[in-house]
Amino acid sequence: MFRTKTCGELRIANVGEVVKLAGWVQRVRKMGGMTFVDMRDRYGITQIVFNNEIDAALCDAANHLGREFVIQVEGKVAERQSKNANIPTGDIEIIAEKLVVLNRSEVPPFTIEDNTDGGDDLRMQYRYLDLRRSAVRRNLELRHKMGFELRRYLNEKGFLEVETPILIKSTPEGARDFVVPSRMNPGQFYALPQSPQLYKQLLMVAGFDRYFQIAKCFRDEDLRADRQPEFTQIDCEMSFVEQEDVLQMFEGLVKHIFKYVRDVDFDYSFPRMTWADAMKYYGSDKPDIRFGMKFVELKDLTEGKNFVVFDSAEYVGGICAEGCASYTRKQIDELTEFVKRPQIGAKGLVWVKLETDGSVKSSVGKFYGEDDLKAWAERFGAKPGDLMLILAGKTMPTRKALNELRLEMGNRLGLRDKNTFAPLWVIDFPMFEWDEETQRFYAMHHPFTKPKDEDIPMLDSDTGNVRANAYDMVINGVELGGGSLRIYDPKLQDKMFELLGFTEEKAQDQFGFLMEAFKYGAPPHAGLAFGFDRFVSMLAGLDSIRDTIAFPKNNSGRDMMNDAPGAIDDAQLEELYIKLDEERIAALKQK
RNA sequence: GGUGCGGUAGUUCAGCUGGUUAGAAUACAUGCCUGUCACGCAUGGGGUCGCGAGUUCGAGUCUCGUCCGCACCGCCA
Repeated sequence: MFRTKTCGELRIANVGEVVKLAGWVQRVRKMGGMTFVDMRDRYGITQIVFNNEIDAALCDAANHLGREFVIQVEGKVAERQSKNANIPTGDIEIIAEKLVVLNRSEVPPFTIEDNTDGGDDLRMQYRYLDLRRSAVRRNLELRHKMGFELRRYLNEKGFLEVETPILIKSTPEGARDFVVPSRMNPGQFYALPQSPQLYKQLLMVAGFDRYFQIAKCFRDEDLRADRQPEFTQIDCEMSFVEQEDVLQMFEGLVKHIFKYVRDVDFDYSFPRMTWADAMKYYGSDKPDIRFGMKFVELKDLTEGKNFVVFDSAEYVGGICAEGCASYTRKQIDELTEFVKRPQIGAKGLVWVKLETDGSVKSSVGKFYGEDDLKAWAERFGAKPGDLMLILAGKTMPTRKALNELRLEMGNRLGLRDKNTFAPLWVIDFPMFEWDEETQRFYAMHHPFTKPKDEDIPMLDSDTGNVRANAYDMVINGVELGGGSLRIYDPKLQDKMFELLGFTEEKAQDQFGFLMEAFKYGAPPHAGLAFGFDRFVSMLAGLDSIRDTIAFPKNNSGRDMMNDAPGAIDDAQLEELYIKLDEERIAALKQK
């Protein structure tokens, strides 16, 4: 037997036991006559003592241990003379009687400690060492626990876990597909699923009623801190349900996970906000409602004073930052620079201070008198000492910029606490989104989403304003998941394809099997999917999803450990009937 | 495709207005030390300043190009 105990479980009650431990050398402290070795495994750290007076040869062997050596120690558990309150095993130590070096280690390129000295690239390059650190390991433990709890919840609710294929048919709608050549079908390709969408709908046709899957999904798009090319969704679908049933079921799931994983109890129903209101009051379809600072619109109060910027703007609106009237010129300049960054794109920033003595000051005081400014302040609900920040321009871009400004102010004022959770449902999304570039409508959610019944008559006449039975679960400004009621009427589905610019042949070619299935008694159904990686990172308090994934990809989609992707040899290419366009590849490299 | 920040010892970083032999901390090695737990003390080794051009008497420092990493915009139904 390699070990009788782990490095995390021995306590004062074990004193006197003879135990055998196996693990890694975290650190060796040589005191001359005696040597302490911190020994680590997945479960914790235990101190081993070697004493020159007891066994000089053994102590000498311990003095030659290096960091990350794999060792096995046998000895007696003893109470420490000086205890360490910082670790759970800090009351005891092992008086070594036997030491076996199971494997040596080179000096690792960074320290395997909570506060590592390693930078991100190094940690990714040696991810297997990084994973030894408790900080990273804890994230994966949390991920495991969440996976376990969500299976428990869904199982109790009668959901059946079904695996769907990874090699599927490419559909050019939506994100770019990852593609896999088929050797047995020369010139043809599989795609990796962006989501199991069509399969889960077919499972509903098959009568599977309540389905879920923790599904790997793939999208060949550029990465972000919260976006990986392969990621995991908690994919769910139900039959014979209305929107309310779905929201209740998955609100329950979110509550269950928060309760059993983070011990957070939500004793209220999650608020619901229409997409239109989310845009109007927060300038975002995923508002962070941990704090207020809702948008206030001022257009009607600003007209006719010859301030061209406001008069020519489609939208004038702002936020009220509590207690910020004391902001200096420099701080306001910073905010102005912030909103003028190309990523945000505002032209400028107007401010109004309601001073603590009740007077008003403003960057547009030349155009607006005290009465005007006070009327604005009243609409903002401003109190003395508050600062109002106002942007103007075209409605949607200005709202978007104001959203960024609101989040920035939230950060500055410390209103976005990672241990506070503010969930809500955003509902009634628009069905379609107009794309200027291709001059056509795209489905905002996806083409299988059922429009609101009352909006169906508008499908042709007022396409852009048709609302969908689509909903998103948003927590702290993060879109954790989303879904919709699905179309189960083949005629309505045909109509949808038509509006989305599909020819009948194209629709038939891509989704024919689904349309065919719908002819054989498709039940009303609906579903939703959560981004599992994001969910984990939120509960772990991380900004990036990378540390919730054991082996993530870097910014350019590479695995920094094994340097994938890589070239394949000519024989492999030949077998797949694939020829590389060397000229274009060379041109790209030269450029 | 675009914007910004970064690349100097194993690692994390400093290095000003171009100017002597490129530094600190930590890690590593050796020695001393019997209650440490970020042990302490002493000594030592360790550098393609990402790469390539250019400007200059002289480049870690300035310019251009390039590669790599990170964050963001576009993109992500």
